[in-house]
Parts: sequence; C-alpha cells; structure tokens
Amino acid sequence: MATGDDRTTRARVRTITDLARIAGVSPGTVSRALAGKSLVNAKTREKIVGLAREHGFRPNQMASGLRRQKTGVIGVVIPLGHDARQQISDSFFMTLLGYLADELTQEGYDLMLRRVVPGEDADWLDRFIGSGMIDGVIVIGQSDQFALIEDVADGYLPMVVWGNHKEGQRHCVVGTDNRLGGRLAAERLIAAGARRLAFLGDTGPIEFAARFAGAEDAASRMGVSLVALPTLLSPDRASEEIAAHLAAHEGEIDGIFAATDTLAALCLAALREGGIAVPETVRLVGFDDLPIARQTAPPLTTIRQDIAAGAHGLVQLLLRRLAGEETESLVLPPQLVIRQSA
Amino acid sequence: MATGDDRTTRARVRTITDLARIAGVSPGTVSRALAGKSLVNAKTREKIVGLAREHGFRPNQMASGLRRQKTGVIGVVIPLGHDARQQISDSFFMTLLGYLADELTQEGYDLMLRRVVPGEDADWLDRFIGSGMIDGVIVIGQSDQFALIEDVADGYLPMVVWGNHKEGQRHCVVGTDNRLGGRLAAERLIAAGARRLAFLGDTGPIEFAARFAGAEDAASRMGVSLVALPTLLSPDRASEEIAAHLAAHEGEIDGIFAATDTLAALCLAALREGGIAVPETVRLVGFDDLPIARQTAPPLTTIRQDIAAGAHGLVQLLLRRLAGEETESLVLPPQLVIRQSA
DNA sequence: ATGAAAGCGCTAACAG
DNA sequence: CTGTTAGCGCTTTCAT
Repeated sequence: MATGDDRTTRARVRTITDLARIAGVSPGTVSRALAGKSLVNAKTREKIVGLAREHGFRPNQMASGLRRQKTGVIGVVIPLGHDARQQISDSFFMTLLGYLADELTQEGYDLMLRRVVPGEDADWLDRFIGSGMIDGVIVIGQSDQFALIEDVADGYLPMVVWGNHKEGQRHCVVGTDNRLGGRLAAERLIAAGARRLAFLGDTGPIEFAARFAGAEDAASRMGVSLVALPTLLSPDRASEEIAAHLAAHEGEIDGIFAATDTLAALCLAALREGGIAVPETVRLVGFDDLPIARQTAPPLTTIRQDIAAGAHGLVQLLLRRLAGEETESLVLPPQLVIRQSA
Repeated sequence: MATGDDRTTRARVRTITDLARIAGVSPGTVSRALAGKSLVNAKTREKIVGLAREHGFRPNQMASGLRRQKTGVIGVVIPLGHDARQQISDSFFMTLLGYLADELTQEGYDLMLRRVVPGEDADWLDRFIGSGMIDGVIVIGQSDQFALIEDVADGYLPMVVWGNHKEGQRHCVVGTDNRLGGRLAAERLIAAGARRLAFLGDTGPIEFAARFAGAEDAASRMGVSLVALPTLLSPDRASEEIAAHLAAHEGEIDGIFAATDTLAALCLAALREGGIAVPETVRLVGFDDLPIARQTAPPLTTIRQDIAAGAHGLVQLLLRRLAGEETESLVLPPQLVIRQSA
C-alpha cells in the first residue's frame, strides 16, 4: 500500500525555507529551532529537528556566517620565508598543525590552512585576514616576517603567533624559550666533554638565532669556543652542506648543537659516513624531540619542545582574543632529554 | 601644510559600496572592476583598483561565495578510523597535505582541513559536504570507511580520495598500487636471501591489506613462508609490540616487510636492541620512502610512493570533477628503492 | 511562541 | 560601458 517512495512529492531540501514549508512553520522558527534557541515550543523544535535529520538538511554556513558576521573558521598560515620550498622544519610545523586541528575542532572551529611565500606576496597576512573567511588567525612561525607581523598586530586583535618572544614585542606569541634551550644544549655538550662547539643551522630565522645566542651564552661563560655552521634548510642540499662543513672543520670540533632534530639526524648520517664516532669523538644535541630523535643510532640527546602544550596555548589565547581580551605571550620551558648522542 | 592625516574624512572602507561611493561609481562597477571583467573602462578600473589598494580593501569572500554559489575552498579531511589518536602514518599524510596545500593554492583554492573520528561522528563526510563551506572534498585515506565513501560518491561528484583502488569501486581514488608494492617488497627480501618472511603492520586498513596480499602473492609463488605480525599504529605501543613479536619469533624470521617506513624505523631500533644484524641476519623493507628512510642505520630499502605526483593527481582530478566530468581513478606505480637494509 | 520583514556584502541580469 | 535591481540563505529585530 505504501508507495515505497516517501520522496514522491519532495524536492531536495536545501534551504531553511524549504524545510519551513514542509514543517508548516516560518523560516525564522526553523532557524531558531536548529540553533537550539530558547524560545521555541519543544514539540515544534522536535519536529523540525527530526525533519532536518530525515532530509539530511544542514544550514548553509556561508549564509549564516554572512548574516552573523562570523565564520566559525580560524586561519592557520605558515609563512615560508627563508626557503620557499619545503622547510626542513616542516615535520615540526606539521606536527603542531595536527594538534592545532584537534584543539580547534574541540572548540567548534574549522581550520583554514595556507602556506604562503612572503617574497612572492608581500601582502600575505592582510590578504588572509581581509578575506572575510576567518574569525582569527594563527601564524605558525615568524620566519623573517617579524616586522610585518608587528604591524598587523597593531590593528588586528585576534591573532596569535607561534615563535620566539622578544622583549617588548607587540604581537602575542606562544613558543619555547629558545635562548634557554640553546643554553641547555651547549651546557650538555660541555658536560659531556666537548670543548670546541659548533652550531649547525641557519641563524636567520629568529627562533634559530635565539638558540644560537643561548649556546653562545653558555659557551662564553664556560670558556669554550663556538662556531656557526650556517646551513640552508632544504633537505636535499642540507646533506651535502653538512658533509662539507664536517670536512672543513675536521678534527676541530667535538660538539655539535643542531638547530633541529631533522638537521641532527642528517648530521648523524654524515658523521657516520665520515667514520666519526658519536658521542665518543663528536657529541651531538638536537632540538624539538621529534619522533625521529628516538629512532636514530645512537638515539639523539635533544631539547624538547612541548608541542601539545603549544597548540593548546595558541588556541586558548586566540579564543580570549576573539572575546576582546588583550593577552600576554606564553613562553614555554624547553626540556633537556638525554639519550645517547651526548 | 599637509594635515598629516589623509584619513580625516574617511570611515574605514569595508564594503564594495563604501568604495563605490568614494570612487563616484556604482557598486556594480566596482565589483566588475575588481573582478577584472572585460566590460569596464580601463581608466575607471585603474582608479577603482588604486583606491582599493590604497584603502586595503578586499571584497568579502563569504558574501561573494554566497552570491556565486561557490566558495573557492576545497575541504581536506583525514578520517582517523582505526586509531583515534595520532596515526603512525601521520608523517605520510602530513607530507601529502603539504603538497596538497601547494597544489590547491596554485589553482586558486583555499584549503579547509578537518580531522575526524568516524567512530564518534558517523556523519562526518555528509556534514562536511553539506556545510556549504566547500566546493569539493579530498579525503586522505579510506581508513575503515570504504562503504560510507562509496555511498557518498553516488550522490556527490566533486570528491576524490587518496587510497587503494579496488576493482569496480564507484569513488574516484588516487593512490599507489599497494599490492604491486607489496609484491616488490617481498621479492626484494627473497632476492636478498630471506626465506621466512614476516609482514609487520595492521592488516585492517585496506591499503595495508593490499600490501600484505601482494607480499603473499610473491611468497607463495616463490615458495617461501610469510606470517603477519599485526601491530597497532600508535607510536608508543608499537615499539613494545614489535619487540614482543621479535622475541616470539626469534630465529624464525629472516625477512621483514614493514607496512610503513615509520614502522620499519621502529623495527630497526628493536632489532638493534636485540642484537640482530640487519641485513645479515634479518632483512628489512619499508614502505613510503619518507625522509627518515635515508637517515636510519643502515638506510632503509623501501617502496617509494610518489607523494608529489599523488597530490597533483588528486587536485587535477578534483578540478575536472568540479567541472562536471566523471573521472577515472589514478593508480600510481610504486618503486623499489634499494638501500642497505635488504 | 511564532511570523514578517529587513538586511549581511556581493554579483549578475537587465536596462540604458 | 555603467547604474539599478533583485536576490544568494540565513538570522534577527519587531510585531503579534
């Protein structure tokens, strides 16, 4: 007796108005019911919600966003400043991104991701903010864009940045105390017996510069030498450069502080190829404590950044800024993790 | 004499109408000029574009999207089916995500990222598609959601999935030929002298099941044994499980095919701890050819997936589907990369 | 508790 | 070539 087709008379329900018609109420009521507002008769609400589910109806977020002047989307942008292609630090940023996705989801926000090359698009941050698609923005890494970020921060509250904290800066940043981390790394190398230290990595990015500065603090205080071995961050080139550095300084270095674990792993491979014993001849300390740090041979001694705490902090601070509050920066303590490379 | 404040009389220019007023034209003209449409006087356009730049004005994408019925955003969703937390395969997916971001940007699309736990939200895919925020969707990994994806594919064209291809499936997929990859891996192990093989990894996810099946093909054809060593994918547990497996099968296994490089690296560490020589006593082959594969000791022999090509394929196919075309799946060839572990 | 109506900011006919 | 107008789908007063 049943037709077997409940849908005979129905066109697809796409809009709140469609749903209102089949529910026999006005669009306004449907909107209120679906939004769970207080002033709707319980039965009416039930009926509307049921109908919505039955038809797989979901209100259009763009229309809703336009009307309410908010999008429910947070922008996450990764500026690729020093090296347009894959940064070697990608694995760190990508891990952070994963945590951010989880944290934002939990707070009911969607995540819009952009990778930008500031050199090609000087306007990257304003463009993102001005797009009207996002309620706030998280910048992953200051790269070489510190000044630009400072400028934007003056006129735009809902922005939080992952990176290094500098005395008196105006933008809200979350990040590890890189200088302290650098100090810990150098101290460990020295405690392990090293007297002629090297810093492996580009000192251009401000985070890395701070790590180097921290290592310098320790080195000069303890009266040991420290040279910088600048290294581009692209993975293919890095290996060669590292090998060249090692060759150039053969026998002159007995302790290496690598700016990231990824670099440290590469360095370890180069040392192995050169037949240099770690940690006996050269001690090595990394930074980040990525999963790879446990898997090298020998496992890496490194400076741990608490990525989960970082992501949590970024999102919580952003939420407060979205609510209009001016928040302070959050500096997280690094932690020395001793394994076997130093 | 200048006031030093050009902005005296100006309110902030937020809308196309604001800009139209100060340009002395109508909103329609501004819209056309900014969109670079043909039918606008060159001078008028110049003036409008100049004014827009000067005031840092950018049209609101949500409003534009609403009106044009397209958003300029592609959704990228990672279903976390088998393991709600960080999958060990994260590093692979994250790398793919990086490439996707670049490809989509290049095509003028923004990327909206979601990680979902299908177990907690059976409606994850419909919800994303129905949000009205995205023009199309890329699903990274079929996880255990094959059936659901098939269902959705019947009624929604602009979707492409990264994963395994199965004869006669209805959704458009891009991925490596996992079965062939598995075959190559097992053949390599055998060529390197192994006769008692093991597959290390969970065979639940369809990609991994195919890799295992491929290994079985080779093993049975060559008359060697193959056992499955199921391993959960969460990083903390994996290490212990692998060690337990190795202990349980001590001396019975002389060739291991790990489902991913990450697993292989973990396995290598466990073998080292157990004092088992690689590749002399046990040969080891991984899958993916992630950066880590070069950095282990010994470097991993592995099956390479061309991630860049995969990302490119995903985006190009999606673009064609957005244009209304029904596209075929794209199966990429895996490639054996011989290093030193087998 | 519900309906009617007015827009959010933009674009695309349709006129001129 | 440009202005005018009518919405895109939704939320929110303001009435009732």
